[in-house]
Amino acid sequence: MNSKTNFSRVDINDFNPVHTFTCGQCFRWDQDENGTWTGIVSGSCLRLNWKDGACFFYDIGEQEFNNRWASYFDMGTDYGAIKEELSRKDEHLRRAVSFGSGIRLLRQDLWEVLISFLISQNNGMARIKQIVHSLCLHFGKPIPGTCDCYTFPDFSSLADAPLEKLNICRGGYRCRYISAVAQIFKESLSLLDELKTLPKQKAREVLLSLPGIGEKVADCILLYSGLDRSAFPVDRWVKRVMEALYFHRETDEKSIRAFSREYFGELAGIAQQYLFYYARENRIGL
DNA sequence: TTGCAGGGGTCAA
DNA sequence: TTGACCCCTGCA
Repeated sequence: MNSKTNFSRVDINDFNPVHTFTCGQCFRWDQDENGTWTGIVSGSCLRLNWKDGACFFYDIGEQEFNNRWASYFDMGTDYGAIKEELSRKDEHLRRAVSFGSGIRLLRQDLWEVLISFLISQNNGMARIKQIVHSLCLHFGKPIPGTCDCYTFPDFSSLADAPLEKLNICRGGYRCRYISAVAQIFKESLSLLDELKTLPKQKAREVLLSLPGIGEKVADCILLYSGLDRSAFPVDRWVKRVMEALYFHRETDEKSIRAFSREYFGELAGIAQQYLFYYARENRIGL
């Protein structure tokens, strides 16, 4: 293990770790009492501090960041321009964008996102994080050089686990879905890569054919893995905020999704994230 | 302390 | 369209 600690400043525009890591898109980033953020990403443990708008990574140089982590932080996307464009749409969105101005949509591992959002159904953030953590602890592999960091379990580890053992993560009925989905991916090893190359609509159909994955979870998987940034997941919070700000009446999820894809266009998914964070933090629509 | 409602939904009837 | 599903948290 490398005992020395190096800090490297990395400039990430339009980024605030509080906004990005707590806006509900990821479940494996935590802040300790000193303000340091630790995240487990693609089998590595990342640590960073954020002070006065500057980002300092532990043990990662700028070059390594550019080579290995730039894609994860979606560095190829100009969030400044996106925020400007969305803010011009209407006053509601301008407020939401301003409120969550440090949100960047991470490009996360497809398998991890798939299982994590399968777990998210009918669940709250705190419990989702708990279940994901437990799943990694019991079925992932320890990451060398760290005390208690574990990889996200691969599909074989989850497929091979008896259901009663899987239940150790306290996922309830979702464990049946995890097991069934893991077995499907274990039996069809190329399916995960195929999903990445299929047209967006087709990828969505494949996801919807999997047990435990409905419209909302499928859209989350597409959006947060980076496969489709125009996906617009409609959960309870998004339904509430859209009804309160745009429809002014009760509206079904399908209509909200159709309106949003039309109104926000290719930026629908990013708009959704600003709106979701804005709604949840300010309890809009309750 | 206890009971109940609701939670970033999905599925089967 | 509706209720069951696991289990946990927040609240009265």
